Amino acid sequence: MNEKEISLAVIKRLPRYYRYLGELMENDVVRISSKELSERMKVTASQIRQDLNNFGGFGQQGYGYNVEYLYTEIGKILGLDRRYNVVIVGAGNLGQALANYTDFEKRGFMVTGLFDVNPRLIGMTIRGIEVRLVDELEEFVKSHNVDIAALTLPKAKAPGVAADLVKWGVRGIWNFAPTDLNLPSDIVVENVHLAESLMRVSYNLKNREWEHEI
Amino acid sequence: MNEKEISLAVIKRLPRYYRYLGELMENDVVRISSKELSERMKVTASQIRQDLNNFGGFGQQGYGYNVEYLYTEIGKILGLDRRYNVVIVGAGNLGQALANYTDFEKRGFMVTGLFDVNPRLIGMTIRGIEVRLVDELEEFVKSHNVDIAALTLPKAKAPGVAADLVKWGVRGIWNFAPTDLNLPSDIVVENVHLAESLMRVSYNLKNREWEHEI
DNA sequence: TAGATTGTTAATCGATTAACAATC
DNA sequence: TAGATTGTTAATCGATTAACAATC
Repeated sequence: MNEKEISLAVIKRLPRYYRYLGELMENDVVRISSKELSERMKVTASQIRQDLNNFGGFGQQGYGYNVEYLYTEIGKILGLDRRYNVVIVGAGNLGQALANYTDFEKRGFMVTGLFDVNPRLIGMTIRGIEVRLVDELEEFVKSHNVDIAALTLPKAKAPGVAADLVKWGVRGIWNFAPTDLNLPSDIVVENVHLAESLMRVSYNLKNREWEHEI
Repeated sequence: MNEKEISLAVIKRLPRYYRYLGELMENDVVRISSKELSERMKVTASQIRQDLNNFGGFGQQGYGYNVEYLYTEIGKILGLDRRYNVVIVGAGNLGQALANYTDFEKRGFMVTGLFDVNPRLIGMTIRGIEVRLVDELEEFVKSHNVDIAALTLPKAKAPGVAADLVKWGVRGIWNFAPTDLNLPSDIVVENVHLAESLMRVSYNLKNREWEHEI
């Protein structure tokens, strides 16, 4: 079951393929060639074919790719053919925003718990999900088969909570706190560092002008 | 002024260096060698030295790097030595979350305007910033020297609003809508595609187990 | 001065692109 | 069948790592 290792670069591109194929489906496009997809996505056709062939031959010579089939297959590769129970730890603005984002449920990510340290928020509900005190997190995680925890809490608390969650059985951490979590290598950590993203904007604003001159 | 082109990989690492140096400063660490920093950050010392030397020689043989000096210099490289006016278009949960995030102001990103199409939100204030109707966006952008616009609105509206903003003079777009914006190459677009980030979690949850066996 | 560590060149590794034979 | 386009190998390009002379 462990063929060649798939590179991170490839994995990062898969969700974007998936998105484009979904849009093609919405527009009732039945087939597409790597060349046409490459033009829409502004990547090379070669890269698309190489990327897909890491996982199998999904196309047909002389025809191209069936959009719906490829969409489904990439969905399976991404693990979107099942459901995930997600808890959100930190029910501030960002935690609430994530809880309200219905697009995640469409992809199988079900928010089942919302936790906060602030007693004032307790009892409040977001899309039917009650905010619970973080004291109840252990009990909840152990009894609800939680796959993924989104950490939308202050930086100082993130590493401790993450370690606890892992101890209680959570294997995926979606970390929004501006810090690195040092967890065992079998735990999946995906960081969303918004401040760093914003710094890339300022860097590029400073350096974009002269790119004209090249 | 246009020396060698800096690779995207390097640029993406700069904010992380900046964060680690900031933490070292908080802990009153005065100097650090590339070797020690590499151990903390889990990258190679060679990469740190290569990355930094794209911008100049910030260290000293036999000594290492002065933490505060390097922090300041990387800050300058990232364009953090000035202020940026930011507007947020879309005052839903995510837009509100960004408006509330005080860390951005510490780095010089000042949220000066918050806009929405929903008349119910108008008049509401977040950290002193009043939510305005999106109809006022053109007038506001043209008169307030807006550097960056965060787009936290539905996918369908994002490309149109982005094109308008660019027309009105905004040069940096921080896009949270799950779509690609095709804008002129002198415009800085930084995408934060949360759904894609979450899909990488599910991909890795599916594929992480057997990495033990390697 | 001797020791430490940078700045930088050279070697290696990996990812992207190009090319084309296979085949639908 | 002829044309189109994949799957895949080979060539190129770029990024990372290793090595070491320069030098503080």
